[in-house]
Amino acid sequence: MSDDRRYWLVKSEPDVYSLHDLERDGTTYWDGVRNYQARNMMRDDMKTGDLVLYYHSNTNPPGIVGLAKVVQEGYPDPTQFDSNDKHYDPKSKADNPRWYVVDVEFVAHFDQKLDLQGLKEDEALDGMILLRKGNRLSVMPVEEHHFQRVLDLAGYAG
DNA sequence: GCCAACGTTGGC
DNA sequence: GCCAACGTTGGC
Repeated sequence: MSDDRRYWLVKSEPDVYSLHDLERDGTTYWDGVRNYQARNMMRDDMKTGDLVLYYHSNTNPPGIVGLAKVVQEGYPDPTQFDSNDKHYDPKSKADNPRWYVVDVEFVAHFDQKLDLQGLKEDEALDGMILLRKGNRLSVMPVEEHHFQRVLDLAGYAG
């Protein structure tokens, strides 16, 4: 039911995992998220087919660079159980995992990056979680009218 | 590299 | 269960 489709935004540092990396890989699991709010969304709310704005953080300028989509709903993040992994969590137990991932698939690059400054200046995007002061969520919901506005700004026709 | 924002941890 | 200390994020 398309009425149930939700929209999301994920942040990634391009030096760590860029949209080009996702394009190369096709799909990936969105690992390493260690924030409970973001975890809950991946575990409970992100559904197959949901569209995801792809944001590059810690780069100059930061901004939205393209689109991905959810292709596998929440399951335990394998990196939490791997003691050699940066994201290892010794407190997480296999029978009661603490952290979850979804699988995302590359959809498209936008023709140009929609930089953060420009997004802040667009009145149609007022209230977007991404633009709230102090926001540090790396996975967040996006309202449909904000999502559509971002596609319009990107000149993205699908 | 700085630092504001804010989530988590741990002593009490 | 409070809250200070600490760690991380991420814009600048």
